[in-house]
Amino acid sequence: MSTSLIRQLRDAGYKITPPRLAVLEIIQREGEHLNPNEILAHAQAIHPQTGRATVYRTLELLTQLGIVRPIYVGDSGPTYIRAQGGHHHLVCSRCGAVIDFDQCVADGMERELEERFGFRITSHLLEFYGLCAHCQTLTSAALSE
Amino acid sequence: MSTSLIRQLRDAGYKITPPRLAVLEIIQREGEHLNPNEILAHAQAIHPQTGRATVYRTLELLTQLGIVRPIYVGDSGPTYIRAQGGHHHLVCSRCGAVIDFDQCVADGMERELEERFGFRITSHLLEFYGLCAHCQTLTSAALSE
DNA sequence: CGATTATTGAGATGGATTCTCATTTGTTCG
DNA sequence: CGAACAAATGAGAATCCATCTCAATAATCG
Ligand SMILES: [Mn+2]
Ligand SMILES: [Mn+2]
Ligand SMILES: [Zn+2]
Ligand SMILES: [Zn+2]
Repeated sequence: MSTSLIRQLRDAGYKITPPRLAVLEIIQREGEHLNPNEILAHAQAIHPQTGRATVYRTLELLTQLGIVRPIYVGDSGPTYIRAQGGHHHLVCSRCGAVIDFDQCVADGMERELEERFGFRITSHLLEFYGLCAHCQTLTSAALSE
Repeated sequence: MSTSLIRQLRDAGYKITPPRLAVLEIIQREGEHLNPNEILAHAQAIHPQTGRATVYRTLELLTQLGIVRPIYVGDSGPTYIRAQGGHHHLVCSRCGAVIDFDQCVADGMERELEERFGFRITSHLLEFYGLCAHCQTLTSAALSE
């Protein structure tokens, strides 16, 4: 379990507690797209007393520290991912299908944006919306009927 | 009020009703970042009987049709924007500040993604996360104390 | 170790979204 | 132009998720 994240927490003046360690651990190992409920369940596997409110509080804290961030795909509420590097989706607005892809040109923009707005950028999300191959056929069928 | 959107609704087999027209009208004219409550209020200015559930149903429908899409900024619930072209944010993970910016290289990727995945892309969202100028000073101050 | 605080967990509360169902309305077609 | 039909609506109930409250606990520091 990443010692540097723990140090980051401590250096920011926060206490190192079992629920926080559990959530951190889960984000590290499970990785992507877990919702607060799932995170709670996994956290309780590590530290059974973990309460729901604490998971929300921890996620908020880790978000503020730039360690995780929420991501919203479809209508199923927020989900959390590590806030580093890029995350890229192709989303079908009709059926909700989501495809992850990798190659991305957004990094090329970071330097300039940082200079222009004085930001320090650590991650990005790029999502394209449209119709997946399957839904295109449905839609054109409907039109030609 | 855009006749082509009305035609799009009708062609997809949906009825043209006052609440739907009202929501469409609002999205057209008010544009960006309205939440369901605000949309309800504006819709009722046009068609007073409009019910809350209908606004939610209409937003869902318009989302499926690729006319609008939800966008989540900060923790303040979903907000709706037109689903066309690009939308670009710089988000501070500490204080939540959001800056809109314009120039973007994502369009250049569309063609290739469409071919690779068989998608038909109509819009995109590009968000960079990090620390705004102000929060950078706070954080380094905390570290040096 | 004891003092000082931040943190926690349980449950209550609040707010937003969805559901239900009887009623109304748009559309189609004769 | 009326039916006739199915789709859509609105009011309120029900549900679900997130936040708040507060007394108890535990991390950190000297
Ligand atoms: Mn993903
Ligand atoms: Mn914006
Ligand atoms: Zn699809
Ligand atoms: Zn900031």
